[in-house]
Amino acid sequence: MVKRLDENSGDLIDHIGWRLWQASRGWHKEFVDAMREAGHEWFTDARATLLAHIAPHGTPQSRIIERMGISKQAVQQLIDGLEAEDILQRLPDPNDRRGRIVRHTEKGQAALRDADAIKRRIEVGYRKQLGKERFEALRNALVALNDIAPKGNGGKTSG
Amino acid sequence: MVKRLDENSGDLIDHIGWRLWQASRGWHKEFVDAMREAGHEWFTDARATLLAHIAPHGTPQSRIIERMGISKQAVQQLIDGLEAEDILQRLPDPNDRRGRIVRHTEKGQAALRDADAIKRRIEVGYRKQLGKERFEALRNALVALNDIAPKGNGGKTSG
DNA sequence: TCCTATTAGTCTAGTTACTTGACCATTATG
DNA sequence: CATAATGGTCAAGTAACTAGACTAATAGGA
Repeated sequence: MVKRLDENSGDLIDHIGWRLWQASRGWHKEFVDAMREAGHEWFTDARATLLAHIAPHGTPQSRIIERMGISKQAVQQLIDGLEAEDILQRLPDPNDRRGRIVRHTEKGQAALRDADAIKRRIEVGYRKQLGKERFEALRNALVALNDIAPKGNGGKTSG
Repeated sequence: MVKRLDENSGDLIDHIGWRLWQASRGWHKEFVDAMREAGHEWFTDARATLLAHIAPHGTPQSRIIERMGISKQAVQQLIDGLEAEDILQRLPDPNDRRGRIVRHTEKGQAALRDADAIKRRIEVGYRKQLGKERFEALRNALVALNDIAPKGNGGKTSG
């Protein structure tokens, strides 16, 4: 099934990492493009990823960091940006005076609804392209990988 | 099979895009880390991707651009960097005076050998984690996606 | 042959998506 | 109450892109 390329390149590129990269980029491009067409000009790749980690009633910043597997500073900057765009707001955590609860604003919630619809639409497209079984196999394998994979660093700093 | 998260977040994040992103990041992190440990300090994510597109006897720059699905400027900059590190060299294309053939230097070829070994090692690990069938299903689905997916822009400029 | 469009590549400038290090405030532990 | 761990911020830097404007060579006609 490996596509032979026309020239002298052989199957150098046919490794799983390349395929994953392409697939990830493709998905995000489709998603972001659709969101922008729907009027959410502020929408970008990383913001999409972050937004998916915020629950309807808000989520502590620390949890978002934990789950995304990137540095806390990266997460902070993303939230800063989305706060400036009036998509997210940071509220004090009643249980921990250090903490902040991150929550959608109204504008953010509207975007969230569109995002959900678009995500579903893309998934339907994928399902159609791959067939139900292959799609489920894909998801299944990815879930298995994610569950085992070494967690991202987390930006451990000084101290 | 969807993992319920402990708190109030539900399964917001369990969409295919997120899974793809995680998997892609995980793979690349593993790859780059291994290469650096093997003494290739100059190794990075995007460079890894690019390097995989260069055939043993060289590949025209234009083909690399075509295949990677990112802008020609991005590819150029990556090659610039690798040229400065003495990993790649640009030779004139005998068939087209506009063109350039991109080829590994000796140092580049040594790196390539290590890279191939590491890629195989990672793949073996994945195969072990997922089981043979699930791994093949994953690859299969990704190939199907990549073959259909809309090609990346290509940095069409003025004109 | 010239005329035009296309292709290959470069230079410049900007953005996005991260990372690291240093630091402060709060909470948790012995 | 000292100390460590956790939650967050500020500042600076790097990696991986994108877009626009431009030049040189080629390709396809009229």
